[in-house]
Amino acid sequence: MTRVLVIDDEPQIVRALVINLKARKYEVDAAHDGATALRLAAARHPDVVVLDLGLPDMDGVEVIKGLRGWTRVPILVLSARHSSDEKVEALDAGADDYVTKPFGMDELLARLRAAVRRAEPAGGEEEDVLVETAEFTVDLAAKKVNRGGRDVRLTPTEWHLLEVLVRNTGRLVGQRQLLQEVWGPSYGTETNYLRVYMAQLRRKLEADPSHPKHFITEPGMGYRFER
Amino acid sequence: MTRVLVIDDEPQIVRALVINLKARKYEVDAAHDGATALRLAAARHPDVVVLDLGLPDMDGVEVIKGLRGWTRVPILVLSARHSSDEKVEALDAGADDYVTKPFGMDELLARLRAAVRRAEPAGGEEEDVLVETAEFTVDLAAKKVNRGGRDVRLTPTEWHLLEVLVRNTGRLVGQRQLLQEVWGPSYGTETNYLRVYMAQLRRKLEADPSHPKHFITEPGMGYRFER
DNA sequence: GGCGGCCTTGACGCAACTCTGACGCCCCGG
DNA sequence: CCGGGGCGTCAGAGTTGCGTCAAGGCCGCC
Repeated sequence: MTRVLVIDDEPQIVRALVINLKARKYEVDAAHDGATALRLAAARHPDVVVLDLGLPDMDGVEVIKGLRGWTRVPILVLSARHSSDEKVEALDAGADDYVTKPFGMDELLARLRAAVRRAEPAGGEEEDVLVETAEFTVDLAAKKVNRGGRDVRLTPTEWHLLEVLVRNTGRLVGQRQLLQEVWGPSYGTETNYLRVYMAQLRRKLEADPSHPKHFITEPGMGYRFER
Repeated sequence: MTRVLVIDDEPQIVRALVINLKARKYEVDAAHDGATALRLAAARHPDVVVLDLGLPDMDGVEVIKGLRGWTRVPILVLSARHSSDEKVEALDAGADDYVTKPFGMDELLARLRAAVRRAEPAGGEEEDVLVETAEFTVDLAAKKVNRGGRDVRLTPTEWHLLEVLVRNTGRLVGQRQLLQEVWGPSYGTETNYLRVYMAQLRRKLEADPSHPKHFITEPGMGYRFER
């Protein structure tokens, strides 16, 4: 869940924000002065900060600098001042966005979403998914298989087949399903393909290919990958 | 140098932006319609995009989506519309910021700086900038390749290809992904480009180009850079 | 206007991969 | 005991993909 830190000294604004944010499943912390804000930020590590520049105890820009000293968390500034200088100062101090009051709640929430979105990790879906067995290691992200310290070369079909099986570790995958996922939807009965390529995989990955421990045949049904 | 792509069909606005940006040492490309914009973005790979929503040939939101299909480049939207719905739509389509016309040039530039700043690599200190192998060294920040004490000259395309591979060191990069990142989103099947340019890279960087140790071909799938 | 560098494109030989058929084995049921 | 279906193995044929070279076109620079 996304955590938001709201910093404002006007209770009605804080209330409006908190209600709207919670309704949209954000987790919300609130602070009414700069000192509390900096403490809360350090303690709670919010995913995004909404900061009103007009605080009782310190200048809003100082809060920005205080945060930027140690974090790149997105900061969305609220302010009653329309002056261009104020905006420039806040943005150059490290703010990510600047909204002038009165603001539309829809717009603020959209800007918040934008700020959170771009702070997300760069890789859309790449994470090093490692699957290990006693004999070998499969890296689904890098498309690599390592065995005894050496990379094993797999052909596209071999890799594809391995991937489907590994993604279903421990589960039985039917022959029809395997054929359709690897060779395409118009296949389904060519079980000889499976026999040939399973043999290749076993030869390349199993310690004893004729007595497989990981690539198990379920006669008449399909195959199963076990770690 | 930071490269900016300005997309607007009003000549006077484009002129004002171009003059101000160039005065501040930005490199500027300009497009006056959406189709040109998408083509230019693919060809020039700007560091930030300034986009006016009111274009003659297509909806601005479509331009945003077109860009977001393959790049996370910051997009700063300009618009004459103050409506909240428009802002929300643009931001949720993937825009990073939204400025209504008339706008203050100072503010726009500050927002531009903010957008560029947060797009910079996360690591405060330089880390992955230098990638070394036994034969050569790639400096991603300086865009330089050194081999045996001498700088190697690479053409723009060669460098781009190298950069994508090095940024994914150890990982397999699919041919479609390579083509789209280097040649633009409308490419995907021209694998002969890859063959030609991989050959160039190997000739310039590998000790034995016909038996590459670093630029590995994975037949039918893609290429992989190994240190 | 000529020149050089760079990008595109096509052709060709070769290696790798996929497909296919044949054969033998094992398990199970008749 | 015999027969059949499903599976594993092997090797050859056909196709695809890769590396290489060279020619042509485009653009910027001198």
